Amino acid sequence: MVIKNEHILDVAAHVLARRPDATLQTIAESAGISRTTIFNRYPTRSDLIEALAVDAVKRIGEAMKRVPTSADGDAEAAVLAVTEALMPLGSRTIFLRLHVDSAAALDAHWVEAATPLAIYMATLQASGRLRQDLPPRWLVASYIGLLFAAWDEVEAGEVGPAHAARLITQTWLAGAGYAR
Amino acid sequence: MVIKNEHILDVAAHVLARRPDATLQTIAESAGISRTTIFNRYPTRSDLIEALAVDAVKRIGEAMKRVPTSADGDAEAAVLAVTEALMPLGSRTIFLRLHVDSAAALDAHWVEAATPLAIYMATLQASGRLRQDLPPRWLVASYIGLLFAAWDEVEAGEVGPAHAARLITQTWLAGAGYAR
DNA sequence: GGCTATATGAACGATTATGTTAACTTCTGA
DNA sequence: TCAGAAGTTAACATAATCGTTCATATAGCC
Repeated sequence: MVIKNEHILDVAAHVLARRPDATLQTIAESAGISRTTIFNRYPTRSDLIEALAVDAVKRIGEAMKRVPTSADGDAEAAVLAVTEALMPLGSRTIFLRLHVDSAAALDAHWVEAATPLAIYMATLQASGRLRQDLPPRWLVASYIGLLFAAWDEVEAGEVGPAHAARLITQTWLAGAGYAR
Repeated sequence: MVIKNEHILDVAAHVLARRPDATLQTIAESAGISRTTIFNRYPTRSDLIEALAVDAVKRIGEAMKRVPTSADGDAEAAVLAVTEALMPLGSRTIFLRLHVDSAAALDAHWVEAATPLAIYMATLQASGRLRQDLPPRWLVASYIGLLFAAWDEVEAGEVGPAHAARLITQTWLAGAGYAR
């Protein structure tokens, strides 16, 4: 039986998302494989985590590339497009939140993952489609905060991905306050 | 030299917030005390984490109690009041995010901590001061998401607590979209 | 069928953190 | 000053995980 690295990464991301200190034994069992098989692919635990991070960053980059960066058009369509592109990446990205800072090397990956988003936000704000009085850094941070919140809700089975994307978009753009 | 439990908890929360798997040795060193002193107060590592969680929940409960729960008044004042009350608790609460689910027992504390907030939100929504079309669960989740994002920014020294509270309030209530 | 790559299982050493214990020192307060 | 409480150092036992090795089994492929 040939086991795909893809499968290992998938299970590992899922397990580590809820339990950052999960044993390789636990991960192997969850994947239905043996511990030594993991070591064959990823010589050390760090290598596995590193591979996960690199993969997550790659996926985010690809997803962002698929989003049309139109210079005009309304903000809602733009943000919804980004969100719908990022929404499916939750299960592969959530683990990063728990591992950032536990290894200095992951910090760099985290920043790298957030960069395309920061650029996109800057574009939106520069073209007047976002409030001018919020610091760019907060635009990114608040969006990511909502993104993680939504990913958590999806993981918990509380909402579907499509609905979650709309929730993020509405909340982030128009807020939770009563329509004015 | 008499060492206060308060001091231990303070340092532990701070260290564990950035490094959930930090050694008791590391925590002790950060607190400028010896490892055995920690064991004298908290027989096991779990006991320390548990004490931190209980303490955090207590503080959140107390903070929420201090917020006037007026049945009327505008939403912005209400949300700002809650946020200003919760803002200082970041350094004592951030660690929870990283430990939730790593021990099932902490899950309960987490839910307990979020309960007063959920009640408050429900009140605001019921009195028509929040959008009616967002699920109550998402109101809480999105707010907490922004809260953590702001706590992170404050910890990183990017903004002061007062400014962070305003950022959360504005973003959560009115969104980042251009004023309509 | 037989060859080859791949997965498994079991065993092992090394490392690391936890938790315990005891002897020693320092601070405090009567 | 003296007694006891509190903290420190050091050493030790225990347990868990990591990472390695190797013999065995098995799945895929010609």
